[in-house]
Amino acid sequence: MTVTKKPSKPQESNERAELRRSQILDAAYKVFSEKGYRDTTVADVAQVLGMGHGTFYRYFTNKHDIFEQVMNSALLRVAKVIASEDPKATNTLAEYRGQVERIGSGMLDLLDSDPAIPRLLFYEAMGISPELDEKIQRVWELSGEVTETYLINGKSKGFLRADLDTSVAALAINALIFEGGRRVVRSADKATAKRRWLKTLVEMIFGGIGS
Amino acid sequence: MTVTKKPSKPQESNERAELRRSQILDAAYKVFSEKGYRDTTVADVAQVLGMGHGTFYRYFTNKHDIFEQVMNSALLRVAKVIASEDPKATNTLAEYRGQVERIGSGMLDLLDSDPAIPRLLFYEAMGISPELDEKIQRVWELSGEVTETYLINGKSKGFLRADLDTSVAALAINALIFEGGRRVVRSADKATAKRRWLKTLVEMIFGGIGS
Amino acid sequence: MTVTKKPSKPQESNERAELRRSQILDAAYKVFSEKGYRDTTVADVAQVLGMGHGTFYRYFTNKHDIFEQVMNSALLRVAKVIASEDPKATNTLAEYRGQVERIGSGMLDLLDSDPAIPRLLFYEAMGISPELDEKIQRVWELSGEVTETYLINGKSKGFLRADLDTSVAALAINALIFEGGRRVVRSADKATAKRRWLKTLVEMIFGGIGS
Amino acid sequence: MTVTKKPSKPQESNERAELRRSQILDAAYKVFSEKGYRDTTVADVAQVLGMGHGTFYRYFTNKHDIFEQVMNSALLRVAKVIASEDPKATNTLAEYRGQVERIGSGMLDLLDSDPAIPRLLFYEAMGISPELDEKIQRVWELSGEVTETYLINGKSKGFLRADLDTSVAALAINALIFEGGRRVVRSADKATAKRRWLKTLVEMIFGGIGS
DNA sequence: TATGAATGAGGCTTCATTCAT
DNA sequence: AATGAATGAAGCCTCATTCAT
Repeated sequence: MTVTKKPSKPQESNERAELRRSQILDAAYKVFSEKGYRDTTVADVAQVLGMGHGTFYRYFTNKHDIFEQVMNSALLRVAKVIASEDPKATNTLAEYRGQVERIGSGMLDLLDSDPAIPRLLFYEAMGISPELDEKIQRVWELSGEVTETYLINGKSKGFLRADLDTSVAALAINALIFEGGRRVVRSADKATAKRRWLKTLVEMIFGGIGS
Repeated sequence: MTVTKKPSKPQESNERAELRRSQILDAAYKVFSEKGYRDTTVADVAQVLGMGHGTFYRYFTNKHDIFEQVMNSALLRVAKVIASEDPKATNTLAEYRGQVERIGSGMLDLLDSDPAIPRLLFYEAMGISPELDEKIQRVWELSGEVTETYLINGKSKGFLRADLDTSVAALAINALIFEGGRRVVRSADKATAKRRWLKTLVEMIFGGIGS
Repeated sequence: MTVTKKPSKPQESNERAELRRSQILDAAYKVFSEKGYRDTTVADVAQVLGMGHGTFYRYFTNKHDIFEQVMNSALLRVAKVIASEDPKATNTLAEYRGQVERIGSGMLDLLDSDPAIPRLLFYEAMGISPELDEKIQRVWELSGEVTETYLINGKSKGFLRADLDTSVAALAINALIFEGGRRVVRSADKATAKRRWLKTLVEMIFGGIGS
Repeated sequence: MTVTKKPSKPQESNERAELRRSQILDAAYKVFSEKGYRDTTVADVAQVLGMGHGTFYRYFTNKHDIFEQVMNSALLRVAKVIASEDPKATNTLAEYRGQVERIGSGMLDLLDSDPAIPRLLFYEAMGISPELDEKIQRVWELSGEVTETYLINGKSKGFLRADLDTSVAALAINALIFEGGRRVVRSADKATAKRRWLKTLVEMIFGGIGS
């Protein structure tokens, strides 16, 4: 029996599959962000792509599997911004202030382009599964440690207060940046909101609110 | 032994009912905090009290009803701390610093005694129902406005920077306090964590991190 | 130990109990009529009397028990009307016509004072339990047989058609009377409706609609 | 053997779905008729078809939805019989008598093939939902009006009594026909029962029972 | 490889009945 | 005798997952 079936090119097939997989991931990211894990149905995600919902299971093991991958991609984006500067490159307060401005700006831009990240990373992910909880937790800790590297560098070079509680201050700074992100996301005039938050944030970190 | 008069039937009944109701509310608060709204089943709450799940419905209309009441009680506690000081009573930076210390301390204590509040109020409540969303939103706005009152008072009396962006700064301060609460809650040595966060928080707000 | 408890008078107690029982029966009759068997809850019936719903079970075995008794009382009232005349007392068509008018009038009055009877007896009762189904069925058959007695009497005395299918005609006559009842019940002006139905009904039975 | 071209996928799918839908509708019709709305569970209907109860919800929104459709189909069948003759086509009593015989015969056949219709339409449907109540009510009124059209025609042409109360008589005639249907349905020998009822019914309407 | 029909576990809610007070 | 708090069986509905086509 002669088979006239077009021979599959594995290369091409893999590319196609990878593309599809990526499309599903994007759609899931979107839907999870809007409705949360529990309220998102596999059919919801499939419908965004006009795809049969059975097809979903050809690319992902189950709902939890794709959520974990969605979380991974969100975490990666945050990590990239935080790691975008060299913690040891600064020698003066002004230089560090510049760094904070750039990191803050980058983070605000990220959260603006991905308004779902706060919800997704801060709370949505928690309680889905112990593994996921722990992973998120680890990223936040890491994130704090990276910021702390900047502060330790500043302390050692003398342009930050010698009695600065670097680990706590690092978390506080991160919190300010994330809160800024959350607020900018929800604001009507995002450009203005971003400018105001960045200014206030930097002023507070570097000079406090006193006159 | 002092004999207290046996209370009359209906009185006693009401007290019993109120007690039961309160027990269910507490149990629900606990379970909602740990598992979130969607993951919490009415049976879960009932099981905590070792009671049949049908009993639940003698005290609350439905799952949404009790969640709303749980939220109300959480919101009330937060509001009490925020409103515990007089925004116009301060005339110097030092006095205001004292106020922030007391409010921060009160909030940290509250979040310590009620570790669930951040999760409950920040994200868990959202998306359950439009009414609830709006209520939470209103409380956050109000909360920001109260803090802003302190800042406006400081500006008008000259002990805060004239160019301070009061509305943004108010939200930033609130965010710092809440982040402190979240972190203190999770720390092993809460007393130390509280002291460190309070110090860092006040230093940052009033002096920045520079040397 | 001297017991000062008032000695119960069994007589009086029984009377009280019987009164209560009768009150519950009336309330149940009302509620069953309005909402049907499935939609009526024991608590509904108790509430009508401002009585604790647990008390219900002191007077009736269960919900089915009281429904059966409600049905019995309804059936009894119908039977009384049907049996209110003497089937053999008539010797002329005119006399029988008078009987039908009186029975019809009595039934219309009954259904007017008890608008629930049609619903209760015709359909509500069916499907609750096989025993009940059968009982209702038996009553309808009996009811037809009683009416048939009148017709047989008429046939034997020659004032009704010799070829009259008495058993079918009896059921048809009963159906007309009941339909009249149902319609009178729902009409706005019951007196007029009763008069019109009675007239039409008798005319049809005794003369047809032709000119 | 004639080979029929294999239908295209979506076509076939639609047919299959429509078939399934229709099967469920039939099963529901049957179960609703036997047990009534409240006593019928979705699982009951599913079990008749040996299918999982979840499958039901792929074809109908909910239990009320399918009941409404069941009612619609029943109402449609009744309406067809009633509208099967031309009310104005008759000029003599004999002709009208022929019409009544045909309509009565058609209705008896319908109720024989669909023994559930009386229960379904007269009582079962009422009290489920206000919309349904109103729909049923409207059909009965309409049904009476159609029958009345025949009577008015007869009066105007002089072959029916001038003092005939057409609206009441119309309802009475309908009631007779329906009662006949109910009885024929339950009889052992349906052919005979049908003949006897039809004869008695027509005799009564057109001549009364007198000799 | 893609599809979507089918499934049933699981969650919410009601209510008849029991029983301690 | 009266009460009503407590219970859990049972019904409606959703949706993650499977599988035949």
